[in-house]
Amino acid sequence: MSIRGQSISIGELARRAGCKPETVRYYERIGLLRDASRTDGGQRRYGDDTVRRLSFIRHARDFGFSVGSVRELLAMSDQPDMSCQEVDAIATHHLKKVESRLQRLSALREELQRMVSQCAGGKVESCRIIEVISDHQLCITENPHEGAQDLG
Amino acid sequence: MSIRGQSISIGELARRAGCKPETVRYYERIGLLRDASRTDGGQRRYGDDTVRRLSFIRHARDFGFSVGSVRELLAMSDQPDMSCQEVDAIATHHLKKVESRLQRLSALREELQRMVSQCAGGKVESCRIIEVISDHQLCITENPHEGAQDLG
DNA sequence: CTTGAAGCTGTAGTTGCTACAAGGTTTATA
DNA sequence: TATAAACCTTGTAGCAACTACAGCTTCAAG
Repeated sequence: MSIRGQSISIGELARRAGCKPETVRYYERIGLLRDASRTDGGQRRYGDDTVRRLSFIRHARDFGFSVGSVRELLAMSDQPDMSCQEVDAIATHHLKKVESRLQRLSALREELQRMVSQCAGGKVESCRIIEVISDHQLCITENPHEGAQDLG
Repeated sequence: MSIRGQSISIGELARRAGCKPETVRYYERIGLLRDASRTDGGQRRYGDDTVRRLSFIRHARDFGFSVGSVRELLAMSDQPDMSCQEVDAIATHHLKKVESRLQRLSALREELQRMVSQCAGGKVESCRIIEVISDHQLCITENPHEGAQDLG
């Protein structure tokens, strides 16, 4: 019962866009993807337009845009006549965030490098790593407790 | 009813370690902090040892160590006679992760910078930002879809 | 027509907190 | 000593952005 151009299953769609079927259903649930058309048996079927849309979403997410931002970007790209000022604003804002995170992360790297290089491999008692974590005085970094930013 | 050395309230403890009372209770619940002693009325009271322990936890979290890693580090620092090989392994592993994230993030920055600088401020139709997100061919970055890493 | 892969819904888990609500305790002041 | 403000208590629900079931149904190939 495949209507022309609506013949892609959820698994195939996911594969083409580089994600999982669960993610597709999730995006549908939160409204990033419109409700799919269904087979008589109730399975979702998609066309190439959705492949493109989902790829856009995944790509934007890979760039680190939040789902909220992706939603805005999608809404804008749905209106080609609009000025792209807002698009620029979102991207610039995101760039700023990336830059500040980058700074913080490289300070962190230095600190960790220093810790690891100073660990003499002796007893925990005298371990520089534990010491540095214990005592902020021993840090290079200036900004304490500005909040962890899920670095994994 | 303050036993000497157990006179710090949860709010005061949180303040000294740079977090919130909710976080302290959360750490107790997940076992990073031992159950506190209580006043007759049932309120938690702490000593300086807990201030130090909590500061260690917060500091390690600021460094980006996961709660799981913090747990291991704490267990090790509780046994000063142990060799610090494992401490070193955890820190080194973490350093690796930070470094790879750093790489990815700076590629991302370049891409965003390029996007933003190429946006002519016209219509969405011809917006470079949307185009670059839409079409991976236009990317500098080599690694597509390697998974978003919550960059905010 | 059978079989096995893939799809369906709904719910719960993940990480590391944060934010209530509805009450109880402590402490400072009058 | 009374009272009020500030703090504390538990329990539960929420955040982001998925991920992972369980228990069932449908699809497609042979």
